[in-house]
Amino acid sequence: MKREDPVPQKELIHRLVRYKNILTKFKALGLSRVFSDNLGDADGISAALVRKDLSQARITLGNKRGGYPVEGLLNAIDAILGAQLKQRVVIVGCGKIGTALMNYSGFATDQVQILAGFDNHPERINPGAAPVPILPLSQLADFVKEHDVQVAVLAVPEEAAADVLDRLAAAGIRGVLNFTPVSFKANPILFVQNINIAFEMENLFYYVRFAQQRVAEPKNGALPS
Amino acid sequence: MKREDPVPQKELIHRLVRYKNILTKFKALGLSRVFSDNLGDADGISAALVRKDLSQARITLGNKRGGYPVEGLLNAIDAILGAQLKQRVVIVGCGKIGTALMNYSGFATDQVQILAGFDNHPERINPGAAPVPILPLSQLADFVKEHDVQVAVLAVPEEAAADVLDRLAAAGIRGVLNFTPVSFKANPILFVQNINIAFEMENLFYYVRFAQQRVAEPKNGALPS
DNA sequence: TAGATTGTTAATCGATTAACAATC
DNA sequence: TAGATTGTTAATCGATTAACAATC
Repeated sequence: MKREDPVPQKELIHRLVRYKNILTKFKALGLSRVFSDNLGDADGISAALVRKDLSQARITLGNKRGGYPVEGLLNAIDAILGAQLKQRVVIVGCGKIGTALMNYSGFATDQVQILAGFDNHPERINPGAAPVPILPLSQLADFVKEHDVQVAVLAVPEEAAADVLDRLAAAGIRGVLNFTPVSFKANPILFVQNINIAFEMENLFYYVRFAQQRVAEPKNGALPS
Repeated sequence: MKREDPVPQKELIHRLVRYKNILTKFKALGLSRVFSDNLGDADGISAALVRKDLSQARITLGNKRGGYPVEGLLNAIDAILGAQLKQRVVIVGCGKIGTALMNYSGFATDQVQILAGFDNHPERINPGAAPVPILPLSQLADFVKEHDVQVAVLAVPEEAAADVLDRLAAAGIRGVLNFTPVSFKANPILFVQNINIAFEMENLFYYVRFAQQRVAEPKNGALPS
């Protein structure tokens, strides 16, 4: 009955990734040492939590007077997260969202490499397309195995989502960025990160509405009756 | 020092929205009554939490034997969240992501209405474009006021993000769906929902990598040393 | 009635924060 | 040295779950 928590310390890993990003910026700025205070401020959390996280991650590079070495911290975090090689990704479903992601410059292109798109619509298939060929879904499993792809973007229509997710898992994919409206649970074999844009939009409307109600009737504490 | 929690009971509101979506499906299936058990199963949480949430929201429609009326629950949740009229949205930044969202069919078009896009690139401006005109950023404030727009999608390049967010707030926007790589904090005046696709992708890589480490070295408990 | 389910109170759990001894 | 900052332990906080009396 207890809610599944597929990967332990999820928030800790998230924060380590953020620390890494912050430290990279500090390093680019020429800083060589930081205090837990600086990291906490940069991330909007308390210095105590930063120290606690580092301690839990078995990173004890701090000097009781001089803080932490930026470079050393980066290396230590990399060692835990796993230094990242170029990441190979396939995009499954080449409609509006899939195509936009295919051309999205926000993926630092030196880190993320989109190898191919897959789709079932014959008119979308284009194996010669550059830089990203679009192949029929039937070739997915072979392609994934041949190129040792571990991560996929799922951007198919709602009704196909569950089927295609099964195929991804069967093909050996380990992580999925899921843009379909269907939420899937992660499990130890296949990690799923759900990004439900329509749902976020819906939530946003409710927040705006809700905030206005609260302003209109500012008895604090519980929900408006 | 404490992390800002701009809107109280954030998770509760999220779950109420999910309950609403689940109940809508139940209703479409012809169900007239549900138990907390059914709702919990459908959402992957415990029945106790469902009852607690309803109780906290001051919704006490349950019958000790026959569960809750689907219709009544939907109405009660709508009353709290605020029944939704057609929502007017503008999209600021009409690059890859912005354009994709402009044409995204995932927004139930009868609920969400994208009124206009805004951009600074002269070659993108097209006030006659259908169904969504693309206007210069200089017209944003007037447009927002004239059409009483409360929600905006932010999809400008990273370096423009902070400036444009300020302009949105100044124009009277109350909620922002932020697709830029810069995370902004929500505040009581402007609620921000950050959707950082590149960051989610990065996290995904780390999870996959991390999960593999755990399989390779399955001493449970702490992080690999 | 007997059985099942709610609404609520108390217990548990986990995550964050505060505090502080150790020490650079 | 005196002052400042870490690493860690204890306290706090909030959210979830368990339990159960009320009762349909």
